[in-house]
Amino acid sequence: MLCCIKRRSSAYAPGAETRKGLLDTMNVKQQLAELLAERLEGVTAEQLAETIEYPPNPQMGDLSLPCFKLSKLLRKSPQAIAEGLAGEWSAHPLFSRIEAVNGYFNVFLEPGAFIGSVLGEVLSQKDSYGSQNIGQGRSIVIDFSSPNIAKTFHIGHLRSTVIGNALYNIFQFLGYRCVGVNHLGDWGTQFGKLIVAYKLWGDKAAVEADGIAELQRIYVKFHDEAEAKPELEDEARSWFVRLEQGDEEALALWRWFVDISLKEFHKMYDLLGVKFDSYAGESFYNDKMAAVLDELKEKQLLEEDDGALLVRLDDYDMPPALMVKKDGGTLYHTRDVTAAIYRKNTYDFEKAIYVTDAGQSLHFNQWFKVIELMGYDWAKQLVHVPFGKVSLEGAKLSTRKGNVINLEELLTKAIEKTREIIDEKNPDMPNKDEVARKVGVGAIIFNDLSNNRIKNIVFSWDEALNFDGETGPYVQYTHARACSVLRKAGISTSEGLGFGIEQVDAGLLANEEAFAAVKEIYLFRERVEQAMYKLEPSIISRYLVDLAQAFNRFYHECSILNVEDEALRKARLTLVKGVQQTLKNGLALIGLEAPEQI
RNA sequence: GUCCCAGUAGCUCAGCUGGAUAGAGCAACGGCCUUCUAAGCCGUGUGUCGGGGGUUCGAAUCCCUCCUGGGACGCCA
Repeated sequence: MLCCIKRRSSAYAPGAETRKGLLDTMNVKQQLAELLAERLEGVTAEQLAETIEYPPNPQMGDLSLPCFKLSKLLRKSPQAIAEGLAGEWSAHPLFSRIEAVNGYFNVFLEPGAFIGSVLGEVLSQKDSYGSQNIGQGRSIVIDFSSPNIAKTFHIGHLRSTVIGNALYNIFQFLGYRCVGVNHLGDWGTQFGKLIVAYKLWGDKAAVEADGIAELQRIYVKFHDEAEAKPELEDEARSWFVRLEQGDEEALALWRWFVDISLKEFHKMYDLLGVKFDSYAGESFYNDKMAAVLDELKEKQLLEEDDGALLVRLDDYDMPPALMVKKDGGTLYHTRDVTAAIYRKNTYDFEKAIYVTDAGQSLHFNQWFKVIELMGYDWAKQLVHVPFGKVSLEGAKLSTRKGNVINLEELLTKAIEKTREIIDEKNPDMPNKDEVARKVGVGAIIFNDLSNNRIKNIVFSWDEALNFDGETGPYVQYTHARACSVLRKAGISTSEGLGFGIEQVDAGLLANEEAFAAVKEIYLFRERVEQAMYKLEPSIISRYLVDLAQAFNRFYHECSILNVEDEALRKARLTLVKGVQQTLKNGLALIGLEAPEQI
């Protein structure tokens, strides 16, 4: 039998624990690689595992080794290598048939063994199916969402929030200890403006009643008025100075603005199902920056230029990183460097991830370099995860111009629309409001996570509220559909099937549609790992669509409840359970709930 | 001007570290509910993979160059 496989050091290594009893099909690639490595001199199983791929067409097999690269190494033609492997092949319980075609060595899985093992795995691991312990408790700090106080939480912030949240879930699922940090924009000159605006045009009752919307209104008014009266800007600056110096009146207003804003943000986070481990925002670092500036001076990295202090980065083809303004004020760079050092000391992270829009790439590269120049070897553990901009019919979103799509409004509309669809299609369903919330919010989250994060998005109401095709509701619908079948078979989704995998004749699922669905279930673990490795939640979203499609094809092609043959019925129900569990696990990773009825 | 990112079907996008005939969804049209949820399934059609060069047995994928679009570029974050 196969012996233990040495784990590669790369984070991309597939999990390789061998389970007792059942074949470890959760690593068919690795198994095949092992097998072939014994027959190919000078080639390691690791190398082969990297080369083995899934053929584009099931007629070509389930796994394939292209022999072209080996050709040079072994000094034989690719086809000769493939044929050589085929000639030496001996019967194996997991791989039933092999073929040498045009330089490819193709392998067909033994359906019964493969299916039984995959479904056995899902059934036994349940909510942790697909998880691994790659992280082994090491820490990952994820800085995401980070909205600005007193500004509308709009669809621009949504991206950072849902991407960050998904990454948090994914890393946690893979055995990391995650620290989610909401680096609130709770400090800066805009508070000077806000204080001035409030004192001129503000009204306590109006702010209490309308919250951020009212703060937003007077903030926009400030900018309008300041165009004609530039002295307002001076006044704002002086109020910010008072705030920094701890002036009681300024501080009280600031705290109030923060409280009002947080109350609204929490409403959004509750709706989205997002949680943070820390809300240490910009203001948290106010008293920690001086020490860092001293350190920079000590390390002779600071240079004075026109009264300002900066770190030259000419040697790295970047503009200098400004650390102190000529008026003595600190900057974004100063706070980020300070925060990174604080987080390293506090959380001892293996990786610190910053989820922000791609426009900030230079900024991050600059201060990552500053950390490196300070002599911290962990500079390479800092990672910027950029995402594309959200625009609105060509126009950029701008808080100052009031040209934004309020997230609350968007979610409300999505929930309302979902509610209408439910009333039409499933009027007798219990908990209609709760389900409408899960599906409506899910549609919005999924929509934001369905493309590669780097893509710019032009926001469209029609698209955001479309529930057909590759959407969150489609995946949730498929999950509910699977639940419905299980329910009618008398199987509780929480308690499991009521029979074990050893009672299932997995070979009965060898037909095209069923086998394709099993193969999708099998791919889940790889996809989760890929999503982590590439810091790309959309890999999960797209995977879920693939899995849902495979299941729906199976569902249409194969009766489940209405089959006479008890063994076939059991086998199919097992597959339904496997799909339902995998959909649920995947949805959870990207922050969607999986209602059992919709 | 310099640097970064993107360019794949009418539209929105997948395409893994280079592998077999480039795939989905939307939109359009045509089928499928007396049987497990039709937010579903099946079928029909379209591609100079932005252009050109190069590396390679093999390029949508890697390199160079040009074009187009977006973004960034010292006292905002």
